[in-house]
Amino acid sequence: MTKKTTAKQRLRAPSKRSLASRSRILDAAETVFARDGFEGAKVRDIAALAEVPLGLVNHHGGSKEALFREVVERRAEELARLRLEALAQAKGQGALDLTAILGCFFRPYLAKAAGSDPQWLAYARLVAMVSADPAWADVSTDLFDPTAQRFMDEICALYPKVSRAVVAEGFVYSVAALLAFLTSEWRIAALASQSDAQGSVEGLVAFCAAGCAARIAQAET
Amino acid sequence: MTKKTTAKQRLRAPSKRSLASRSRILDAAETVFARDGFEGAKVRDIAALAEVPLGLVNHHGGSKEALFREVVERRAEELARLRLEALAQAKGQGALDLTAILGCFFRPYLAKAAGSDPQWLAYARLVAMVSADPAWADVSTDLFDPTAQRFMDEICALYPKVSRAVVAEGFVYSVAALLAFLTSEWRIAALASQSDAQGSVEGLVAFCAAGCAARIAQAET
DNA sequence: GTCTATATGTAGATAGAC
DNA sequence: GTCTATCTACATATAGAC
Repeated sequence: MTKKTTAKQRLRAPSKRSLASRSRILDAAETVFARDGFEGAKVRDIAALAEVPLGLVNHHGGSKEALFREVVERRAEELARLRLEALAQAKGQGALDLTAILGCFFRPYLAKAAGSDPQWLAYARLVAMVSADPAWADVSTDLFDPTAQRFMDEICALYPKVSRAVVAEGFVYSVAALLAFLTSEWRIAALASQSDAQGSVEGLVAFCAAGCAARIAQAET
Repeated sequence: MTKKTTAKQRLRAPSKRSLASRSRILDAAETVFARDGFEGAKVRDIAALAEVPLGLVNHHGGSKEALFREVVERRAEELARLRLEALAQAKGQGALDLTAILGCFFRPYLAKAAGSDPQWLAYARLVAMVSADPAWADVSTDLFDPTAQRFMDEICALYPKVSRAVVAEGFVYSVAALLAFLTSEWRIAALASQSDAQGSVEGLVAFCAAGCAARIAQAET
């Protein structure tokens, strides 16, 4: 041995081909997990979609659960950063009201989902799964709660007299509406009896801001 | 043969023991499906919880999918009836506003979930699963949409100038909040940093009514 | 109706050649 | 890193005795 290495240190950088495989596996996993759920997804389907042999999925992603966590983590950091940047920028331009705060939370996600990368829409379903299932509570705690707490701080500062529980209630309802917006277009269209029905960002923000305001006003009396 | 029978007619009434087994199987299926999801649930776990042999589950419930549908259907009819009754009764007492309409939709469910039968809480998770997953769209269409349409009719009558799509949007967000209320108490508590945090029915209704009103007002301008 | 034993398929994971 | 072949486990569903 010419060189000492610690256990976890990589001996050399991954090759270009390796990185491409890895990226394709993560993209495929995201799509399949979003479509079929964690239990319903099959590692074989992920391998087929990524066009890599079955063995490579485990080689790169580890166990199915580790792969799922990796997929969720991948975009969570970028999302949190975009949200906090939007908040910081809005604060620099003057005092914030409820609509502005929720807008900073919603818009970065919606911009990504509506933008060029269609994988962000699949990701919305993953977030909905994680948020709804107590089995993934640790993922929520690690990846999503810190940002949520930061936004709730802003709302609490606006309404110093209401308890944090009331703000949390409104915030959870708002996130539920956001996820419904992203994942339930088919349902809105079915109920509206027309195929072109689609919610608007402004409509979503209006709904949530007014809802939160009403819930807070109720608590203040 | 002393008597002609059609193919689907039962030759004799099920025994008491059979009915008890069947009921225990449906209850157990409801609990396990709610806890683990459709794919994650194992027929073996359902049999174990119901304390019946594995074979009986298929005997009574048919395939796993048929069992799931049966479990969802079981309470859907009662729920729809309670909701429509509440609406009819409220209409008898004078003109309805948005808060009253949503109240008639929410309260029957919440009363059941908060009442004596703890299975209704598990059922809420099933409804959330069905509502969120396009794979179960036919179940939504058959069991839930007719009632939803009826309530949307009332809202549309209140605001004749707004499109049905806008009402559908607000309604879907409201149902998302209702399901969050029923299934995400753990999440609200986590964000509020206190264990006793729990939403109130009045808070939920206030949130949704104000949200819908704001969304509709936005569309009217 | 009830229960045991089993048929059949398929899942996740890995060993080992290249 | 890549890929094939396979191991092991466990899933659903059913056949058939009682």
